[in-house]
Amino acid sequence: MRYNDSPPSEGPDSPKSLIIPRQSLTSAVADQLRDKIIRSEIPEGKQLNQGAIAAEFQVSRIPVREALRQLESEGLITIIQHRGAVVSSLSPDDIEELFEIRVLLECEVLKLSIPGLTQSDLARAEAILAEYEKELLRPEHISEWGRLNWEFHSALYSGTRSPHFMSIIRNVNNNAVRYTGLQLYLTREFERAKEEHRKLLELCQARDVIGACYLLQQHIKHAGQSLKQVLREARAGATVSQPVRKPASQRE
Amino acid sequence: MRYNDSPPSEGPDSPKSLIIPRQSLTSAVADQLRDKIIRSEIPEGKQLNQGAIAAEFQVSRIPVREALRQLESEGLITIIQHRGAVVSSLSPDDIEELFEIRVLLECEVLKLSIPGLTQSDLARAEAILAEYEKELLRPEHISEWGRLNWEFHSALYSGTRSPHFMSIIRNVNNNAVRYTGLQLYLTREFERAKEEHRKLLELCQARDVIGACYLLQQHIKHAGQSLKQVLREARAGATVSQPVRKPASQRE
DNA sequence: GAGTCAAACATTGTATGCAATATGCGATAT
DNA sequence: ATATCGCATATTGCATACAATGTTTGACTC
Repeated sequence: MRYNDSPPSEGPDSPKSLIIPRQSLTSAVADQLRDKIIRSEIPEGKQLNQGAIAAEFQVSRIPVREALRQLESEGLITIIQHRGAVVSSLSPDDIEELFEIRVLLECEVLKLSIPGLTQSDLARAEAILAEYEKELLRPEHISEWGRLNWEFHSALYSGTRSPHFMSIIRNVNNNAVRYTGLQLYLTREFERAKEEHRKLLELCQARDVIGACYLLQQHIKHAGQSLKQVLREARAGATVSQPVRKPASQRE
Repeated sequence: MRYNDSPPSEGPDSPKSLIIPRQSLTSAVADQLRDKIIRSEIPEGKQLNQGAIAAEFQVSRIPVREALRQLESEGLITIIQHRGAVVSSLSPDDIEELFEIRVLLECEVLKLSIPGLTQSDLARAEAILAEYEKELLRPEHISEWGRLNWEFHSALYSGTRSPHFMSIIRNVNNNAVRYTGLQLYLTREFERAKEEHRKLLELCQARDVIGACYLLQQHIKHAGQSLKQVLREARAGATVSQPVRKPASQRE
């Protein structure tokens, strides 16, 4: 099979140049995999087989390999010579560090952002928050919690034009979101999360930079500490994650 | 030719397992290219031809392409579909933003690091500083200035074990070092740079966290501001960079 | 001479094939 | 039974080949 042999169905006189896929297979594969990892559809520790991924997306292994390199740079997976790639799993210490970085970066960006937030930015944040609160009622949608949490936070940062800042923050969050949903799931602190987010939004609407930054700091710090604690317990209990060692025959 | 057909010459009874190259071609190529970009051996804006790079390193284009993806994730190059990769060039605004990020991250890490700095860490920092001061006398070694500056800074951060923090800081610096040498070169602020570094080292030796962090903040801020200014002038003057448009025949 | 078009050329994107390495498993020895 | 060796298998690493796209050049028109 040659690529591009089934372009998205296209009428005889539709403007061809606008429809042809503008994304390389590499980018498409990277985006798909990243999304799956972030949503925990592919769990931490999971081995990523190039051939299997290639087959799944109906491409050769070349774009898959390039995508894996990219994800490795982003910290989402680890590649070992001749052994393949594994979805990174973060230790409690890693979590703590990532959340400290979040505090530092996101408080600064929020400070820069608030004066520049438009009404439409705030409205969007509110809409996301509403959806977030709705989804919190559905434990089966846990994989959405992390994403919506990030969407809300990043909406509050849209008042600034700091592409490098945002790029770093996005990447740190990509490495952390898998765990934010987990934290809520394990601690059941739904009310606290909702309240903090609501209050944060209100402070932004009131353009209270000091107050908003302080709350954001507390909010992220608490999530980090709580998550660290919960993770330690969960892994010590060895309830779900970290089965000591599966016999080879049962490994995926 | 098959790869690995000329392993580094190896005596009959040398410990083989320690000598066999443990790095993939992709990583090797990425490291080489990154180094060349950081040292401005490959200048900003330069087009990177996959075939030429492959030929230079005597490998196929596959590992080159994977290396380029990685460098793109790191922000050092930009890849455009079907047009290839170009070494990123930073606008004055980009520079300003990167240096603000540096202030934020590096001051925090320095704070965490100082209590943990060992005598050997400090000695190493001092040695690097000595070399740095020596190299400053040789304008033909300008490409080393940025590297030594970073080596010095990072030596002061070795008291902390924050891998994620350091990884981000290293990456931000990788994107900025090309310009720090330039700043010195254009402003001739050699004495100021030397003095600030000396003083910074002394404050670290004295474990003066507050003082050191404050100086570091001023130090990075000044470099950023000065660089932004100098870059604006240089590019407005169009003396060296930004030739409006080379005729096709002269492009490399 | 300036502009347009198409064909030659250059470069990038992807698939396929083979080499290198790692893993699993059974046979043999202890 | 346990450990070790060696072969079969699976998987990764890389090179080569070809397809798709972008760029240049030069003939042709006006």
